Amino acid sequence: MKTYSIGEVAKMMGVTTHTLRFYDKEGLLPNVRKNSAGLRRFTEDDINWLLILDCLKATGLPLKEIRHYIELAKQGSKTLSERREMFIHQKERVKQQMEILNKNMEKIDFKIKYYDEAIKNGEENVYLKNKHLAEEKKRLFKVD
Amino acid sequence: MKTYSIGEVAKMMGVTTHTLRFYDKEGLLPNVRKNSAGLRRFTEDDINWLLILDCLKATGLPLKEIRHYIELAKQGSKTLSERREMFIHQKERVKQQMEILNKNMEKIDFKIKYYDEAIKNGEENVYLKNKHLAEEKKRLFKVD
DNA sequence: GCTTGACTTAGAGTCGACTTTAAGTTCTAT
DNA sequence: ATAGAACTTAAAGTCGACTCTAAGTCAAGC
Repeated sequence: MKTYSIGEVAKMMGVTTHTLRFYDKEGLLPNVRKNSAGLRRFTEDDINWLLILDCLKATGLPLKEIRHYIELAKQGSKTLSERREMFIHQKERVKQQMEILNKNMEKIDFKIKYYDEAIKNGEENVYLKNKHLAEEKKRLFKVD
Repeated sequence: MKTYSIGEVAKMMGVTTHTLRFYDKEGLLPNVRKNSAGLRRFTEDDINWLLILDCLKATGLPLKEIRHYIELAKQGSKTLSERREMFIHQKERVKQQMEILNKNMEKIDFKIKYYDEAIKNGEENVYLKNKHLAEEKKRLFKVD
């Protein structure tokens, strides 16, 4: 079976070899084997796992919860539903992140419109001249 | 004009008073005035700014770049287009974040389907039985 | 008048996720 | 055979964004 060196994998994943060794030390690379010379050899499965790890990290799961997930996986099929729950929960987190991102996008779009108007008028006092913007400001910038 | 104490604003914004003072110390609250007793009094405009600050933070702009934006704003209308550019750039960042989030959502959805199938079969060896999943795995988990 | 919460400066501590250093070993190409 | 890259380990250092402590003063509401 084809395997990859730590350097090759680092390049593939866009991280440094240091980071991969750090993950290994932290128990985040559960299956990576070492060859007779003590060098890590990564399989396709290891790389697949790194892609999941990346997904979990990118969606805000802390490394120690990722480690917990690994522990579950090691315990075999009796933890299948617990692992499923973890991904369901993560999906909810991602939905929330999307909502927040959409709201922030609206605010940023508003600010761009604001600056378009301000540049057109050569000054910042925009709300008196543009009632539409003033209304939008009210809608977007309020505290719950 | 109605003003708010640091404690009221902290509650509104869902942060601690420590954080607000930290922001002030770091030059991130440019207009907050203090009353005769030296207590901070936040205006509606200050709260509006905190909402923008929050938006910029949440979309990944570091505090020192936020400080830079404040510097620009202080320099008046000659920096209007530079400030507009900053928001245009931030909009691009947010678009990227959305793309990444969508891709990660697909991976998470895949994992949920994977676990649904594994639970149904009582074991993890799912790809032999479900060609559709095997195909989707190939599509979702590949390194560029 | 007492409790609660505000203020001040200055500095130390925390947390997560790396990142770098040091000192040594092994692989690959010429 | 030797240079230089890539590998090994353990441990210390960095960074951003808070978070808290200390030690003391001041003010508002009941």
